[in-house]
Amino acid sequence: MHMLVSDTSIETSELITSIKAWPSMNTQRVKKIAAQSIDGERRPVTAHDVAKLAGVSQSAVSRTFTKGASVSDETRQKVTRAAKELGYRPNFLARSLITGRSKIIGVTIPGLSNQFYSAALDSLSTIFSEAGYRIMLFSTMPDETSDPILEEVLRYRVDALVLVSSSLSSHFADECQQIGLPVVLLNRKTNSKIASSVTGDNRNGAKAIGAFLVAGGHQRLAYIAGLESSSTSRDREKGFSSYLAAKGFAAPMRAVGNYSYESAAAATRELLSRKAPPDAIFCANDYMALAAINVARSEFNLTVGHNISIVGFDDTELAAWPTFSLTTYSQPIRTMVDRVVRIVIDTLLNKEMPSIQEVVPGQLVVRESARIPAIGMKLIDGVRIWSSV
Amino acid sequence: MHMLVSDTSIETSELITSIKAWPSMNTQRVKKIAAQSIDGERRPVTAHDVAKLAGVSQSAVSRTFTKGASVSDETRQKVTRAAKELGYRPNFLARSLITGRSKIIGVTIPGLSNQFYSAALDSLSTIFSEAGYRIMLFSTMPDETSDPILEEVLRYRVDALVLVSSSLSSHFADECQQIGLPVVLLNRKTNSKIASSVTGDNRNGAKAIGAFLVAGGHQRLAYIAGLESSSTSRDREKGFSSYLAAKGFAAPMRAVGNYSYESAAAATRELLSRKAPPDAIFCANDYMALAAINVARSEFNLTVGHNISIVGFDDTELAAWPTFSLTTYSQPIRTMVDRVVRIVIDTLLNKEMPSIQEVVPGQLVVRESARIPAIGMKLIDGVRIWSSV
DNA sequence: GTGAAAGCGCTAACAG
DNA sequence: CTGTTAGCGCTTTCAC
Repeated sequence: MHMLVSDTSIETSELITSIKAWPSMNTQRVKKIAAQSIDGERRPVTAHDVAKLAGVSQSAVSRTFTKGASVSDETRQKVTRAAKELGYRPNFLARSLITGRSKIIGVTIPGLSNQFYSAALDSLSTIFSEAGYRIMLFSTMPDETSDPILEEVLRYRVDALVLVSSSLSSHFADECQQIGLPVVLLNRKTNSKIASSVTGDNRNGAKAIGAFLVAGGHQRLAYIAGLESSSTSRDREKGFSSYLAAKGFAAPMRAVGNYSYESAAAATRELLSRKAPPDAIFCANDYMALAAINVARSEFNLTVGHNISIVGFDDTELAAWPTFSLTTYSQPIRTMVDRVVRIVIDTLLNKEMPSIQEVVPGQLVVRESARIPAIGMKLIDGVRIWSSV
Repeated sequence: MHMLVSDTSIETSELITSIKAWPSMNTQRVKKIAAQSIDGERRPVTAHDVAKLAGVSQSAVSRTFTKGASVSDETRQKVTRAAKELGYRPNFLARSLITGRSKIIGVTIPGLSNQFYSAALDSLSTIFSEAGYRIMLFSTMPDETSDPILEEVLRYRVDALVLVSSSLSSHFADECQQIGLPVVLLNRKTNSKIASSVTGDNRNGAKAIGAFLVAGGHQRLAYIAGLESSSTSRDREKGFSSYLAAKGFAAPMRAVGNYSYESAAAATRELLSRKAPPDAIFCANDYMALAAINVARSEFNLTVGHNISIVGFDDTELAAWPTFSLTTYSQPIRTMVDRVVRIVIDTLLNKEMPSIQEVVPGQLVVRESARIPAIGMKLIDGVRIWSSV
């Protein structure tokens, strides 16, 4: 199909000549390269091509692009020049085949509507990128075993797996351990001793919120839970309820918001329609708290912070918007992601590292969505914080 | 370093025996496999291993995992069984080395704070995933030539590049064309004939907003621009201004919000502080419109929709929240992403396809953040739409 | 410091 | 349909 024509361009004939002069070059390859110039079917430029142009061995080219390899300045010069001229880019996929490291991190996230997730992804991308890793994104369904997706991830030979707000089946955990793949959960815990995890301080945060609401004189407390299957929501509920119990309060009312806007809105509706509605609602995360605020205002004509107190968890960007001014316990996402990256890299360097469960403390950021107690307020770095005592 | 010891486990000895029986197996490999069982340094299982266990050739294994290859049911059975037993997963990276297709799509996004971006990414991930592609994420700085990042992307041999809300340097466009890499811009246009693009209907949307505000009886109009360098913001401004000019209105006031929250808030502040402040502000996107609403309410005590009209562009999830109830021209992100994916796949199948610039129409979704004209309202599928006769 | 050669795990002709 | 063979583009001993 491909034919060598006589009136090829100058560059082409030069190429062919130089190739013919190359002893180890087989005819098949020559044809290919000739064909390239004829029908425009461009073959990506390889280290071989660069080597040829630079008049060095292919390994010299490789060394030039491999940090920590020893090449003379002269060779490096020649190679670099040739590479630029040809527009050469090392093929990372080929590299990873031999090094056994893809420099790719698999990240799963259950959608991005919740700002906490998008902020997490943003940080993950940025910080991993600084460390020389790229992120391959996998969307999952919330509250669903993502094993089939994870199965996919592994085929790409990711160097590590970061699961944001989703749990790890024990089956899959074993699988990962077997192949020596580091797994880190972000914003969710695991009882498997295989994966590491980084979470906010769910127990103490929820406890602080309980104390804050009690100190504010609230009488009828409620909790809007996230996904029942989520360790995060359970921990927050536990922290909240156990504090209340310890202080002699009745168990809080309860509704389930599943971490979704609609579901949380419905939960709020239900709570506020009761004969004795709550005077304070603690939502398992900011996203649901914002839904609650929307519903309380638009459907129940309540003035949030006066007739009703609403508190969230996360301190996402939206919480600080004046329109919401949400009081919430913060999860310092940037710090948390820093920890995740650190754990991943450490594990990659030292395979024998035990898994660790890290808890990153936050603070109760006070704004105006909930009545403010008379005492306990502090101003730290310009943000209003509350703490008991 | 590795030594063959005599008391290896049963599995190990069996393995070694079977390997020795394998003629083309070199001793190096035998040592490696033996070593694996000794020091626990697990070598990922390969098609070779599966072939051995199944008693077939390695290509038979490959074929069973390559769709469209012909394998007898019997062979497939044997292979599948062996693969499962060993926990075999084909190495996509190795595959792409030979097929020349990585099944990876590079996606760049300028941060995820703006919900439009996160929604776009979400859709991209979902829809590409359904088509068998994975997304590699690259965060970029807004309004910055992302060439260095793109340089990185190419090293991973992505099959295509999707740039969300960022422009393509002509230098890089050439580069991409040379290597035959499809590039699609989402939410931004390009004058280069190399890349394709999918955008909302910026001109007509902005025009409709102009008409809507005029019909609502507004007198002093203002525009808050996005990044000056963005085609999107320029097109919207042009549509807006030219409509006003055609109707004999003065040119709208103008401030720059750079698509960022803080910057848009500052722009709003500036506009509303003027001696003759605007009675209607059209913001180049929803994110800035929300900033404007926050500022108008909290700092100027205005009742949005009464004292002041604020209109956005995108119709993101937040726009529909009762607290904002933002009137905005919609960009059907799902449809837009569908188009992007379609273009990418078509181009991948047919390299000679010309680049195309697609415009996806939206509609003016009317809520309560702007005064509503006496005529022109329609109810379509439960949403309130406005259009000039 | 440098080139030759082996091979990472896989697919794709090619004979049978 | 099946096994054999030849690489995909790269890194890494190993001699020199």
